[in-house]
Amino acid sequence: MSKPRLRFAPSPTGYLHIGGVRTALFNWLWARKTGGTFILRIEDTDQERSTEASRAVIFESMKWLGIDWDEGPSAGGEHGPYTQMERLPLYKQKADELVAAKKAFRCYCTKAELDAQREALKAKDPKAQFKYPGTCRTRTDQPDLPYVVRFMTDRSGSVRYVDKVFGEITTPNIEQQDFVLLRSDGVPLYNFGAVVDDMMMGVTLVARGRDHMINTPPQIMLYEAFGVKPPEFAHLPMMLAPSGEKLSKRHGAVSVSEYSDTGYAPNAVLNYLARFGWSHGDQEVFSKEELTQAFSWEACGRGDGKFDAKKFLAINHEHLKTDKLMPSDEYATRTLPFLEKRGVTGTDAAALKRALYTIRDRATTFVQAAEMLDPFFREPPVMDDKAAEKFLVKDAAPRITGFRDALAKASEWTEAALEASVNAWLAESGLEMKLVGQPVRVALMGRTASPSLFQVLFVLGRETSLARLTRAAETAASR
RNA sequence: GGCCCCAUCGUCUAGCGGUUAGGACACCGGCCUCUCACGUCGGGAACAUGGGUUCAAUUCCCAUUGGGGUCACCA
Repeated sequence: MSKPRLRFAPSPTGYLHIGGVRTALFNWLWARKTGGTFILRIEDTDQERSTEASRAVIFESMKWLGIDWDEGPSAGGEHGPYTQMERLPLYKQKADELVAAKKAFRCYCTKAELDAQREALKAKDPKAQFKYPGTCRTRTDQPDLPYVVRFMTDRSGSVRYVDKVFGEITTPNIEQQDFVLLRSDGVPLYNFGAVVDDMMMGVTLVARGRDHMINTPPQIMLYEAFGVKPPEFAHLPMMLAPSGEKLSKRHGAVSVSEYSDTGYAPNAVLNYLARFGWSHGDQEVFSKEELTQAFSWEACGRGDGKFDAKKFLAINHEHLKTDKLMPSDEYATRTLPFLEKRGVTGTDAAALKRALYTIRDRATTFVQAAEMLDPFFREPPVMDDKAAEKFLVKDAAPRITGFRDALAKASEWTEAALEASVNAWLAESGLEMKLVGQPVRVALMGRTASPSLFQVLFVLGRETSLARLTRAAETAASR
């Protein structure tokens, strides 16, 4: 059997939705796992809503996520162009073929006429569903008027297919109507454009959201009309908002760019999305490689799910904590821009990398990492007024100084030596770390929460540490 | 409403006839502790309902209920 060919076909009508990414991901995973081909196709036939900007956003987001395409815009391929508005002659040609074969026909009914009929029917019976009455089916004249091309739907029998996740699906054809293939302006409608493209691009498996399930029977009819074997289909359960509604911006971050902006790791995004509607035993955390290894359609669930931002964050945290999932070089590189955005300049990824171990367990996002790392790289550190007021008090001055002097006496500037020296001083002066910790922390970092003090001291270095302590002791003494 | 689809803790899910129904997130406690975290230990928490099939149903079948999708010259 030849290698599978899969595709992701977004419409450039806004940001790249996290739900769309999930279907892209599943397609991509299967292509990568099987050594198949992953195609990116831009479905921009809705000229009202499609924009060049959102087309760019799709590329940018896909790139950030690391979902690469073998064929598509900029990648090229033998079946291009990969943007629907550049394929108009192809759709026209295919539509003409069907018309010539009497499997489609020109319909001169106007939208207004049809809408009126629909309204009239609704008025008579609110429950009735309007279907195109077949007005132009047998029409043989070809007036010089705008027309759409409609499919000559055989409304007897039913369409059956075996979905790779839902199993056997049967839909009675009586539900269908003579649906429109080509609009009067020559632009194809979704079902026609998708089928022509999938057919010509040799797509063997169409995986998409469950909201497209309804489109599958008419699409299969089209394949049959063309005498082409339909591809396999796999529908994915929907990702809903916590409320059970369709997930939208109303429910928080749903676009990929929001996750890159708030400091998520691309692979963590993939991990969360993959584990949504798919599972692999009890495993929750996956590297990208593990995902491609383990993925299968059989292990996909069928029930819709609700998006859980907290679990998403937790998965991201897990990735940031684990060096195998997020190597420190990459961590530093990804954090640097966030630090710069905070106004911390004059540092670099190498310096960041050396400080990373102090915060790796704690930061849940790169934004948070930058926030925690900030006082290491800003001179002087931002002083939290409330913290200073509470801990840099007169009584604390001698303790800060004592701590400072103990450090100065340390045999070497290592965490162990510093701690030993401080412990000796504590024992000798009868003080407890509990009483010294917070004033010193505020002195060093300007805030009440930080990594372990000895780690802080080590990363800061002798000179900076002693200077910050001296300065803080003076402040405290002057209160 | 018609058609299609779905149904295990609050959430994501494991389970593919016989289990004390497992894990993760979240939540609540304890421990650890120089702060905040991390970590660790423990806790509460689910098979929608009713019929079948079967020696035995969370698991198979059918209803009911509930949820979702979709009914365009949008995708």
